[in-house]
Amino acid sequence: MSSKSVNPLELTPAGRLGEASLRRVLGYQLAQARIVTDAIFDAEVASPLQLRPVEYTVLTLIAENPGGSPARLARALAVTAPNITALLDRLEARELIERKASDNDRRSQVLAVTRKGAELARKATHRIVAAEHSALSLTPGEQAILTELLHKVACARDSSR
Amino acid sequence: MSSKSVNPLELTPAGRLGEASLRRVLGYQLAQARIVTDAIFDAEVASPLQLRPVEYTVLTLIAENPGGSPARLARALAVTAPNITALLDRLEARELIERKASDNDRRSQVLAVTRKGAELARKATHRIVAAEHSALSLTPGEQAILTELLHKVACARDSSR
DNA sequence: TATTGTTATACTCTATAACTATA
DNA sequence: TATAGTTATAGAGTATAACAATA
Repeated sequence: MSSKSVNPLELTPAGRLGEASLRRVLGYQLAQARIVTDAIFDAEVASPLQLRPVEYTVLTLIAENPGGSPARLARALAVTAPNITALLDRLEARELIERKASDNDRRSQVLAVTRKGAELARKATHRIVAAEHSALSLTPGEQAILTELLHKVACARDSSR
Repeated sequence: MSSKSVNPLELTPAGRLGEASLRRVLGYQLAQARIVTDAIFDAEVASPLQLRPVEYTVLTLIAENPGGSPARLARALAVTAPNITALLDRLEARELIERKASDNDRRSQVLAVTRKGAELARKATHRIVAAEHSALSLTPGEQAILTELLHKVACARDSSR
């Protein structure tokens, strides 16, 4: 209907709206990309495995870092401590993780996944990776570059502290 | 303290946790990157200009697409219609946008920014782009590649509908 | 029947404040 | 004093359901 000719590279993926200035805003680009990955996560993990995004991330980080503490998780994810507590409560109630008292520091907790938790994390990762691969149609090279650039962005957090 | 040698490329930017399997999950990489862009947005726009992320995006999309409707905004942002209504209420109350009845379709509304709204959107974009540029230290080439790859990811939304 | 926009409502996510125990 | 973890609470973000007006 619109008679105005617009560069098709500057339209929103849905709704066909011009977004020229927003294309220069990385935060916006990330939000648009996450619409897609959120949908994938929801279809592949959230509903079938009953794991929410943060729960999946926390479970996987614990699986890869046995002996870690809630405080370190909070820093890694930029989430406040009270949220971590509630999150761990849920995972522990489902017997996906275990909290032990630390030997060195009696304030601190030592986290580990149960066998059930490790299995669930592995299954979830497998499903997400497979689904992202088939839905996104990025070449392995593009995937690698994207991961590297996003990590570089994420690391800007260090210098601003 | 840790005696185990870990590939430093596979650690979370903060908290120093191993994240090898999560590195393969694009949704996680996006979330980590957004911690940084969210902080930039908060410092540069949210507090000083009193504009929340979605408000900024909506305002800018309206500025670039005069004559658009709330329904198209909802599709572009994957946000439900009731949220768009509340969002537009706030922006209209601050006299940043105007809602007019459509001539063709009397159910529909025609959106446009006010002069004040256009100015605010321009100022916000300028501040974000400048801050992202200085904080992220990506080369122009990296910026371009990142934008292109994220857009490609965002466009996967089309094919899954 | 389907779509546009609205109201009312509820749920999730995440934050702050205040507290206890330990370092 | 500072840190680890908890509890209670509040706010922002976004969803569904039900509705009115129009196509």
